[in-house]
Amino acid sequence: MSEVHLKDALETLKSTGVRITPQRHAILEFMIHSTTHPTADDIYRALEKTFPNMSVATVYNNLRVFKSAGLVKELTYGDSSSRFDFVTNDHYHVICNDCGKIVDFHYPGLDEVEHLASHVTGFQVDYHRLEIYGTCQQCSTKSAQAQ
Amino acid sequence: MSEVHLKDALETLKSTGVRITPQRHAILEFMIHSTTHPTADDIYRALEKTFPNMSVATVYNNLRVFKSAGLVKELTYGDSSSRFDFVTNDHYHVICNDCGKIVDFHYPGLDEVEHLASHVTGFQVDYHRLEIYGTCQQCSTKSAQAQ
DNA sequence: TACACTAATTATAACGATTATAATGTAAGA
DNA sequence: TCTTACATTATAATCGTTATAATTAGTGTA
Repeated sequence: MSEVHLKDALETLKSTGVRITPQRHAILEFMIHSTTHPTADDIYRALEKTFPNMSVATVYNNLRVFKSAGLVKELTYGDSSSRFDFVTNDHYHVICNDCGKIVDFHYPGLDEVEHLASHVTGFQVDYHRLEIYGTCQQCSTKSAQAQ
Repeated sequence: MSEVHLKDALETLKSTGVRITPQRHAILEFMIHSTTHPTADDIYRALEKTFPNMSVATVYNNLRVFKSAGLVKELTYGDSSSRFDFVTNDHYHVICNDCGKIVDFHYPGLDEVEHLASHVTGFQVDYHRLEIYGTCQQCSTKSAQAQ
């Protein structure tokens, strides 16, 4: 399955005239296999064994390339750095306020909200973004034990 | 109405043992009357006529104080700096991808989503966040004229 | 395969938002 | 009024991200 994603992603890039470099290949591969939602620095550090000379700028540059190709989404939460998410099918995120863990959560699209928003505000609505915040099981039990 | 908000806010602060300084008063007042969703720098620049010696740090410090008192919400979108929103009643935001304008949008709370998320992920869910993105009327007509 | 052209990478500096620090000022109760 | 703790100020530091310029390396073509 993730092999398919990688192939598809490479196809998409090729078709938009973007060169497939080893770094790009590795970044994509890492993001697809990653179950977390890594920051640019996470990616950089994960790949510095394989690419000792790779620059952070390369990571940022390519994340931007992937974003504009629609392969990757940028997630900006309260914390200092952005997180990046390989786009598979649409899903939302549930985020732990204690440890920052992000869990994917599937839910039928909220088309109704978009329609109403468009109607009320006069905007031409393109998409929406929804996140759910709380405490994950580990952190819940941990804080319960601490008492 | 906004007078009531200000009074309530000051009450809330007092009750948590936070001193009411002229700077805090002014920041709160500005945020309540502001229809936009200002950045820390917006606030700083708006008040530098009245408080020529005020430091940016004061703005940030107090926004943090207000946040922890539940008076203010921090909004982090893709762009570089956070925006701050005086909390009145719950609403969502519709954001223009062209000019960055933010319009408030009321919609009955999506309790169902929270419940489902809690059930599926095992999280103890506290709240959620929803934003709708698109193009506002002005920007739509502007780009239509440009063609 | 070799060449040439252009894009990608690297190293580094710059930038900008936010936070930390230390010194000074000030509100409020004894 | 005096004292104490909290706020503010000015400034430096931090950190994520972006810009720049030089070097390197894909890719289409001969």
